[in-house]
This record gives sequence, structure tokens and C-alpha cells, in this order.
Amino acid sequence: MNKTTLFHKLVAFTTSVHRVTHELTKDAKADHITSVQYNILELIAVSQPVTPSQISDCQHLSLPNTSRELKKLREKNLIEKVGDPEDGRKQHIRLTKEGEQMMDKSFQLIETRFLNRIQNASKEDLDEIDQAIDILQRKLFY
Amino acid sequence: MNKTTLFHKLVAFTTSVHRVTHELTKDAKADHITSVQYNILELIAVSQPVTPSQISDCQHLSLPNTSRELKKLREKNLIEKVGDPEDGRKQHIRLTKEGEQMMDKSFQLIETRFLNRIQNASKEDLDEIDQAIDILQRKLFY
DNA sequence: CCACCTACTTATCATTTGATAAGCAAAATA
DNA sequence: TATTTTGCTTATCAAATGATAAGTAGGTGG
Repeated sequence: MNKTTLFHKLVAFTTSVHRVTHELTKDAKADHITSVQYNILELIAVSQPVTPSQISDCQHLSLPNTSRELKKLREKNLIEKVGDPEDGRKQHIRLTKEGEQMMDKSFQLIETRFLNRIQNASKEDLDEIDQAIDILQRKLFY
Repeated sequence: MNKTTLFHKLVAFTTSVHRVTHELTKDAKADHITSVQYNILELIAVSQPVTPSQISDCQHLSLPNTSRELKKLREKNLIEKVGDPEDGRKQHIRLTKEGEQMMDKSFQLIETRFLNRIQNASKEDLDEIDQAIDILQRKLFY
């Protein structure tokens, strides 16, 4: 296996992943939030509670801009902010009930589309997919 | 293999793919072009020649906005436009010499980072990665 | 030939996003 | 205790992006 050949394969592969991700997630976000806001909500949903700094790091967004978007999300009642009792500078962000519901709805739509995509896969196919993901996760996308 | 479990795994996986893609490609684009423009150039580089309509479809960009960005890229001498001899409405877009050079430079940087990432992988690892990509490409990200 | 459709362009406007400066309070450090 | 650093916020400006209307020229089918 030539490494440069593998690289070209990787390029094609990541392109496919991006394309399929887009197909699965398109229109999954409510109209009243922007893409950046949706990405932030996704991050919070998966790993709440998070601090603005963590969001800033993960989303490659400056802290001022992160702060601005979080403020907008708070005004929409999708997230809430709790001060850290140990460190008065830190803030912990989590979804509100309303935010949870909104994200649940999005995730469900995405999952439905995913299930639809693999509906014809056999049990063996699913096992293969599962193992392939493990390998790539461990050896390439760590 | 439970399908919902697999779905959660896929979510984590695509997140990793996006993160690593970002690591490999960050700052790969020249400063004087925007991300949207870079993505367009990448598409052209990989599948030239392409028509504005094709670019519009693949990049999920309206035709007017595609046209605007292509105009900017033409003004920067990175792409050129050739009319279709059979259908006077169509345009074929390809990279100029300068555009090719720019994209080559980007791709080389990305490849270097990729090689660096897999430098410790054994021959067996590479074969496994190769096969795993094939499986996912065929059964999930088609 | 005429109406309609396709491929693309130009123009314009609102919104989103990115970048930067300045400020504040809490915590760490000297 | 004075100074610096950290975590976050507010404000402001420029640039990028998205959406839409309107126009041109070439093609297609009646």
C-alpha cells in the first residue's frame, strides 16, 4: 500500500463523508438559528456542561464571538449559564428544556435518515461497518 | 449490532473526521482567498473542467453566488472559462497555470501532514486502513 | 416563428461571520 | 498586597456569505 495512493483515497473518502453528512443533516436545524449556532448547540448537547472557552476551542471561534453567539442562544431560551462555584470566572453552559427538545428533534431526523440509508444492509454489513469505523477511528482519525 | 448504537458511533466518527480534516487542512489556503473560494478551487482541481451549474450543485451555493465567486477567482487569475462549442450557454471552468500551482502547494502541505500522521503505522496498519476505507466508502458513504 | 426553458450573469440588500480593542472581576503568583 | 494572568463580556467594524430580482443569450419544442 503506497502512502501517496492512500492519501488520494483519503481525500476522496473525506469528501464522501462530508457529502453524506450534509445529506443527513441538511435542514435538520430550525430556521431561527444560524449554522454556527447549531454547531455550538450540537457540541453542548453532546458534552454538556461546557465552558465558553471549551466551545471557543472546539469550534475554532474566538472567545468574543463565542460569547456573542451564546448570548443570542440564551435570548432564544435554548441554553442556560451557571457560574462555577469553585472558580468565579468560569461559566457552565447547558441546554434548557427547550434546547434539549429542539436538539432531540434534530437528532431524530438525522437518525431516521441514517436508518433509511442502511436499511438494506445485512447483519454482516453492519458488523463490517462497525469494525471499519473502529479501525479508522483508532488508526487514522484519533 | 444495534442500529441506534451504530448511529451514535457514526456521529462520533464523523465528528472525528471533521476535526482531523480541519487539522490537516488548516492554513492550507492562501490568505487572499476565502474558504468558499478555496472549496470551489478544490472541486475544480479534482474534477476539471466543470460548469458553474455543477459547482453550484456540489457546493450547495446558488448559481448567482457561484457566478460571483468565480468572477473573483478569474480576477485573481486562478481559473479560466471556456465556452462550450456545442452549447453556447455552457461554460467550462479550469484552473490556470497559476491556479494549478497554488493548489499543488496546498495539496502538498496537506499530504505532508497526512504522512506525518501515519508515520508510525505499520504496513499491516496501512492495509487495514485501506480496507476499512473501502468498506465504509462502499457501504455507508456511497 | 414564438413561447418557453436552460445556463449564466449582474446587481443589490440583509445577515452572518471574523477580527480586534477595551473592559471587568476572579484567581494565581510574585 | 501588588501584579499578572485567566475567563469572559461588550462593542464595533469590515468582510464574507446568502437570498432574491432582473436581465441576457442560446437552446428546445410547439
